[in-house]
Amino acid sequence: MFALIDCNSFYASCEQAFNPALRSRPVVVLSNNDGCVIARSKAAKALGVPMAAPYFQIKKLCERHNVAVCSSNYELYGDISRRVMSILADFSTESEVYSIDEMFLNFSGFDLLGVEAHALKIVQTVWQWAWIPVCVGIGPTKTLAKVANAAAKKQSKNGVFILQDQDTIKKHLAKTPIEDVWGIGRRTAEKLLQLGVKTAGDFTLLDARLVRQQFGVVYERTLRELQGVACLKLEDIEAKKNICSSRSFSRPVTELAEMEQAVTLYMTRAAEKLRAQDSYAQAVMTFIQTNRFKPLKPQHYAGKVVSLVSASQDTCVLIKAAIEGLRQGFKLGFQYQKAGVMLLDLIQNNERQFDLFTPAPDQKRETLMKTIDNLNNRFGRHTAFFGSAGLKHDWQMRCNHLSKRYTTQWDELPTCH
DNA sequence: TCTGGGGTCCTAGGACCC
DNA sequence: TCTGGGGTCCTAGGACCC
Repeated sequence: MFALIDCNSFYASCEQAFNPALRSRPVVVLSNNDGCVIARSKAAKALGVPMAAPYFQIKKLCERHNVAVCSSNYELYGDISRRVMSILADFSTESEVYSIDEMFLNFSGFDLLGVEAHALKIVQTVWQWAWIPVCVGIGPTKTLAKVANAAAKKQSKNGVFILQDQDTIKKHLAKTPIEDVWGIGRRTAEKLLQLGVKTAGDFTLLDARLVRQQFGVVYERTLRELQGVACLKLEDIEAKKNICSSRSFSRPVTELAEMEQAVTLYMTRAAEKLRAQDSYAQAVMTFIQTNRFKPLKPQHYAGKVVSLVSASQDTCVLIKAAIEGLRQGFKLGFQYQKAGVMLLDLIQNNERQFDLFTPAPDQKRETLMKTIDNLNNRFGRHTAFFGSAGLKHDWQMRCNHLSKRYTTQWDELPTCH
């Protein structure tokens, strides 16, 4: 058996956990640059605020109903996530962090009563220790645990839903729309609909060979998982194969000098992530684009890859390469709306190759990077930074409704009176 | 005025090897 | 009429996830 634990309206719940005044109000959290809605508390959903709606389209609705609007505060959400995950991991010998707000647990070896009691204990403990509401879905496969979790959110009173015996599973899948199944996206749902498959139950009646032939092996696995045959196991966290950092600007940017500052900042962040998983990049891509929502303005997209002579995790080397790529792609006369960098072809330390002509790794540089990371971890991001990032960033993304980083910054700790 | 930011896996097809 | 049988590596594009 597998359990999937999913935090309810995670970002909105994080905001409510630290700000009691928000608990009695509907809450929405906006994407970076205060662009779209990416999380809604239960009350905000009930008001009809749609997921992914651009904020400017629902601003009036929010004002009318006294909805609390929050900018994304990923430093807070990331830290709360780590706390929740560490609580959850203690409820099984085997776990998988699936996303910032979801964890799979191995739940084998319980009888039905034991399963339910254990799941209830999870809901209660996370609420008591982290002030985050969660739901638990349980099933014989990961895909069925996902289905069960959705049911826990929708129809259970205590936050737990168990899909165990064949009969219950069959009845429940017959009520589950096919597009709600994990792994079935919009495109595939449309194709399935043409075959007359409307529900997960219909899907389980299809022939596995036909599904493999027409849709591919991924969907055959989904089929078998729904039929109760576990094809997916819990996964370990592996090093990322690509690392990306990108942001939209708060206003159009036309000057190369400002773009260079942005690219420096983004690469600084990407390089931190790279070193945090102790990888090395062999190539760097820089991309820039104009505002695709303004088709009447001149449009330009450029993504330039620069290969490195030898794999590196040195921010200076990576920034240089990123700026080189930027200069290749940048054109005067366009209003750029977004820029980003990607670290590509990542390898681990023991996979690095050296040759006679490239300089040996520089111990001093490695120590310097470690020191910078330590400083920034301890005293807050951007304590030590690179000169090419510049000092004034009025193009930086909007975040007009930002809450405090209550758990990760000394000067933003909550105070009690 | 205003529209996010990350990732993964699989497949098909081309180019090449013996 | 008719032209083998086995591989690998790489890339682009599609589809999906949160």
